[in-house]
Amino acid sequence: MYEDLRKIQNDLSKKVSLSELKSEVNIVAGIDISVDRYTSIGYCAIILIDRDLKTLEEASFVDEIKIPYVPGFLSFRELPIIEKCFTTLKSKPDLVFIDGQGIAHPRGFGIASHFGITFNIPTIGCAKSLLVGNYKEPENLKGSFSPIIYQSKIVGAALRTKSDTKPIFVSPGHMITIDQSIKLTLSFIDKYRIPEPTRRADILSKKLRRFHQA
DNA sequence: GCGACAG
DNA sequence: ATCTTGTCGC
Repeated sequence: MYEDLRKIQNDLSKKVSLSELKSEVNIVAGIDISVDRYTSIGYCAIILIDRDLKTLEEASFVDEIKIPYVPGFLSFRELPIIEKCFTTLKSKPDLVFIDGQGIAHPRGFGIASHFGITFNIPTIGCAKSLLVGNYKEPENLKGSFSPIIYQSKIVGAALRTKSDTKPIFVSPGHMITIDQSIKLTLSFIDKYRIPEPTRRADILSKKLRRFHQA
């Protein structure tokens, strides 16, 4: 099944160019989840923002997380709650940032790719750490990046989004190239290491969890 | 067998 | 991912 989806994704990713995409990106989504380690209750948050980083809409969904985290199989754990949360949105985004990998994955199909295929939307995977591959440390300058190499292929980039800070790991999810992924990720960086869409989703998901615990 | 390992 | 104290820096 992975192979089928991967083929579809590869075909579709070639149909999008940067100039095309730029003009189409008006609403961007960020998705993140936090989980209560004792109750296994997951809190999914989705934030919609515009190009000026203004928040347009927020959505959330609470559900039990039944599947354990296994490296390489994050989708099985997190995609169900994400799907449920995503369908509650009033507006649909033109681009989605996901906490995790896109094609920088053992089977070239991380959660960002999986989500993109599911909803037929361009996605970018922005992970805080590496799953597979190797990279050389990028220059200590905001905007610097170096390729992530996996099985002799470039599958993404270690991107310095802030100086004196560890890079993040950007890889295409769906209908987007590596080059576009890097540029678009940088365009949604504010003052922090993590791009605003997923950063705000992260804050909201943790807020929800704390609220439910209290 | 050993180490590595998104969240 | 989550827990968790102090600490450094804007």
